Amino acid sequence: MPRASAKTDSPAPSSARQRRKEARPQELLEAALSLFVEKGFAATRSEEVAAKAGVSKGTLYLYFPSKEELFKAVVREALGSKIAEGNSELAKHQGSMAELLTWMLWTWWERLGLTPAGGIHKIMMSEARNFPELAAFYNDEVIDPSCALLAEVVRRGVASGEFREVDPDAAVMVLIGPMLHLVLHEHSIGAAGVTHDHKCTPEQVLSLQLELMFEGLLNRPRHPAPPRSPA
Amino acid sequence: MPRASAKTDSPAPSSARQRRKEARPQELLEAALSLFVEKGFAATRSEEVAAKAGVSKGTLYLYFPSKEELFKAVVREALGSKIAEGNSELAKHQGSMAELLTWMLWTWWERLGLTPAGGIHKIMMSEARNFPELAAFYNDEVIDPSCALLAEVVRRGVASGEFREVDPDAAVMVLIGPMLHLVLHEHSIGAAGVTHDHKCTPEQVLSLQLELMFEGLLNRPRHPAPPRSPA
DNA sequence: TACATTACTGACCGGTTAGTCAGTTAGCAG
DNA sequence: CTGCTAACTGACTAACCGGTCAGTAATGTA
Repeated sequence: MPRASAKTDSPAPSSARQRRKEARPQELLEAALSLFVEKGFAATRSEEVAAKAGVSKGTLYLYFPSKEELFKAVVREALGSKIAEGNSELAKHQGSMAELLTWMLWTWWERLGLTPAGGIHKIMMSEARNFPELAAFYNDEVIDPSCALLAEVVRRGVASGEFREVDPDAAVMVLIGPMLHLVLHEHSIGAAGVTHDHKCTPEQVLSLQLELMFEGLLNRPRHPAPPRSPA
Repeated sequence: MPRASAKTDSPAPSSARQRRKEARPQELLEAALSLFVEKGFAATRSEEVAAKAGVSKGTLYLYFPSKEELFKAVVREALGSKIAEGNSELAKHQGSMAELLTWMLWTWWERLGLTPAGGIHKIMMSEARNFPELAAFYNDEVIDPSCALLAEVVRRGVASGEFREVDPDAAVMVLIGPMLHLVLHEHSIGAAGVTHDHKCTPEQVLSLQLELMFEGLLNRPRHPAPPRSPA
């Protein structure tokens, strides 16, 4: 494939047309994210995505080889950097693991839970069984790294004696469960026309979740034994 | 199951053929439930449902006017009786609220969590936005009563001094969050072909959840007083 | 002007599926 | 057996949608 006229190989977008070409993927990804979150993956027509981005269907397929690849790109775009962000936070953090956990969960809620990005998790829950490849992708790229990150925080807390001896992987599930449940609810039943009397705000729940969790997680010597599992 | 002779106000179906006609709706609903749970509503072909029930597609449309009506019938059928079951437990329970909560959550997990009935929650999460009417129904008939029941348990625990002063509604969300998250995960990504190294079993998570929750929930005096939990 | 390249278009193709309906079969009465 | 009816069938229709590609328009070059 011949490069234009070897004059300027620097990728300076000079014309409006070329600037559009650079901006297209972003525009398409934004359109796709909002439509996927609103309608789900299977129910969103590729032509809708294109129309919302102001182009025709053919153009969409110039930038993304298939609808599935478009979805993967949306996920990478929306979540990819966030996990790396958390990992670097772990590296440079100096204080207690409880502080770090609190920061991570609150940040996750503010930057992902409340945004359309949070809807991606609901999409995956809904469509995983019909698109196993996407499920595997999401599992590898998002779930496993996220859980590994949080488990590492718990592990360090246990190692330093800050936390009691708990299984880090199980603790992670307990930590993220309420938040993910809240997000899923907001994006499904909460997003339907259901007039659910919000007896408590998500922030209240998250706050109580952290409070109760640390009460149970922190290593307080000579505390009374917890009630055992079922009879 | 064969309720042929039970009918008194209408002529009892005498032939095998007529008995089949009476059993057909049930058979179709059962087939539809398992397929909807497995694949979701939109992705389940009506011919599949018919085939699983041992009839042809045309027969399905003799009993249900549309796929959507079939879906509604499935949900109503599966939800029907399960609601009131838990309420009676609260009335007749004598022990501590911690015991009752533990029993309720474990029982919910064993009897609903991994059965097809638990999959209905996943269906509702997936399809709520496409069926606002069903979402409202599910919210009113299932979610609100369940939350109210658990909140009442927490409220009594707080009132008796067994639990610390927490907002009951927020506490309910913290309690059920991890379990619902587990159920949804098992029915979606966990059920896809994803080779997720199960670092911990759902039972481990639930056990830890209860343990940590009570550590944070129980009203422990400053002085090392003996807990009322069974040694 | 003429020509080349790049960005884009939208009609079209192939495959899928909800819903229909003319026709077939099972059971039964006379 | 003959005919009648209820239960059932599956080929068919109409609509939908992911993906393609021959063609068009905009821009640059000379």
